[in-house]
Amino acid sequence: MWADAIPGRDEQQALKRKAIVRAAARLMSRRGSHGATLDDVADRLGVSKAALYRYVSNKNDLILACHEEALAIAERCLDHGEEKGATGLEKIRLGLRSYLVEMIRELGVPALILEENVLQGDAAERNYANRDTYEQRMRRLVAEGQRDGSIVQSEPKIAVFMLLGSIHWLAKWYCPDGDWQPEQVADAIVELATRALEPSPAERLSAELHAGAGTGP
Amino acid sequence: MWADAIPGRDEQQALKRKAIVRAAARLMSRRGSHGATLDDVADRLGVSKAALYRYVSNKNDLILACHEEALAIAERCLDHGEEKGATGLEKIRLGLRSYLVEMIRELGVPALILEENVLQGDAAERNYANRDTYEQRMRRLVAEGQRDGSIVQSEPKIAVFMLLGSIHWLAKWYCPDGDWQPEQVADAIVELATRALEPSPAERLSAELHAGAGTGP
DNA sequence: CGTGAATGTGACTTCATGGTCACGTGTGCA
DNA sequence: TGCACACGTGACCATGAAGTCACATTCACG
Repeated sequence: MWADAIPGRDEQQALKRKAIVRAAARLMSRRGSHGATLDDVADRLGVSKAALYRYVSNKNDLILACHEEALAIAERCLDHGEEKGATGLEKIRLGLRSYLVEMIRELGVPALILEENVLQGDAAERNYANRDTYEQRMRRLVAEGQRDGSIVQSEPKIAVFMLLGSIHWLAKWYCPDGDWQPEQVADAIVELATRALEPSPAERLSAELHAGAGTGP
Repeated sequence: MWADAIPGRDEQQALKRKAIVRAAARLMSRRGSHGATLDDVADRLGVSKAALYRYVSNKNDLILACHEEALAIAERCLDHGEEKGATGLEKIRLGLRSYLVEMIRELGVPALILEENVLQGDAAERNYANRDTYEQRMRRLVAEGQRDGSIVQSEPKIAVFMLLGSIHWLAKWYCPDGDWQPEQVADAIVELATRALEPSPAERLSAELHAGAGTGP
């Protein structure tokens, strides 16, 4: 019937939960996890707080869902970067750029990431695990870039922290209602931050020599 | 009691208030402004919560004081940078490096900065004003570096946001009990982040030409 | 000593907010 | 038609934390 154009009951549930998570993420981005109350989230969706509990077991669960949504976006964008980019540096650039744009579009601004310490119990550990796998993936990309000569030699951990810091700090200053467009600002930030990873000509030369000069012209 | 912060008699009040601010800053750095309760702060100092109210009018006031302390450190470190550094880039490097070191030493880790949105009323505006003057000072240094050729041409606002993001993100991952020493990690982060501002040899050359080549050998 | 100001305390109030529950309503299905 | 179930609601409870207050204690000083 209806050629499956009408979402089923359980699909509706999933959609509603997603709407809750999105609304919550937006609010928390602005006011922080503590500052955004469940009443706020409910109001934003035009329902009562009690209704939320049909789709979310508690606030911790909701916050965790927000973080997982954000990290899912990040991973998806890294997929894109790894697919399209040639060098380690390019993959990182593409991945971070689309991450920022998507983040601004979908969740307002990625301020959730700024305060993950509010999670308690299992949720906290699960979230740390998620974040760690993402960071490790980033580090592997840095190492790849160091091998292919697109990234300067340095401690990958530090490099990744530096990049993520530059990116997420956006939450502190970017105003979605301002003049700057998401793509524009994402470009500018990512371009500048990843400049830090670019090897100088001299460094690139020595890297090529060290690699056997097999890739030179 | 009072964690051994009681020399003079008349200055006692000021010192005690300072001790409160420091303790609060440390706790808030770890657990966030909301997560750190006044009871926690009092416990840490070995007094009761009620005693705090002799030196602090309310929690907002306390949070504001923490931010002002942090910004005061930042300004002081920029003074140092401006005094010792020759170029715009050097001033920024020195300023940020000592800021990070001092911050880790004094206030644990500068996580307060991550959540200034919790301030309410006058305190919020005053804090934003403080922060703005600091950021403007940083921007002026970037512009100076662009004039003297030590910093690549780019939007100073973006550059400053990128730097501050890299720096403050430290709060997310640096563990004071870990292996890395404050100076070591401050050096690494600042060195890498400011690399992004360095002009490439070609850019430097064109900058010198544009400036009339008056400073070349 | 004696006195008043300063300081610290425990016990209290107040309030915001997370979380629960019994109930009314609409909807799909036999 | 009527049943069962999902859904949403307003009213409610529990709790943690901010903030207050009367009182005890200590200290400077005449």
